[in-house]
Amino acid sequence: MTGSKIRRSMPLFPIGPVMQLTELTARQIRYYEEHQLISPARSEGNRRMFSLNDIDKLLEIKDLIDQGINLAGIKQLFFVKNQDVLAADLRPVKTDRELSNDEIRRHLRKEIVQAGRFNHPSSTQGNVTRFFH
DNA sequence: TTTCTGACA
DNA sequence: TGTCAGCA
Repeated sequence: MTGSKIRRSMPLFPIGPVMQLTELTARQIRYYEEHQLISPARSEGNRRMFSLNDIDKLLEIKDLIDQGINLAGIKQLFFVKNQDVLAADLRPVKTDRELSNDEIRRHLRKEIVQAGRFNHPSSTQGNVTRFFH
């Protein structure tokens, strides 16, 4: 139903509760917004209002960060995910299947490994590859 | 009191 | 990322 989607994207609470729910700092949340990983609505005096969708997305980001994946990698994941959604919507009825999905994954892993090479805290490498198992 | 942007370490 | 300033 579209109703549920509307509710999930309804701006509900300010950054305070979101910080507690996600265990992320305001700094991090704002930083992720700068990088367009989330796009919370604004209200009143320019205050961010987060939807359940935003919360889920932030929790996803948090998991990825905990797994040692950097922002560049998370961006890639989100982009491909959106591409899949778009492809699904544009897919007429039952034409060819995911002829590019597999290819996208290969590029993705390659790019993320490269991104990981930039910041080498010396122990994140293993986590990065582990993500694709 | 809470959040916002910008900036420095 | 943390943290401080100066607003709204």
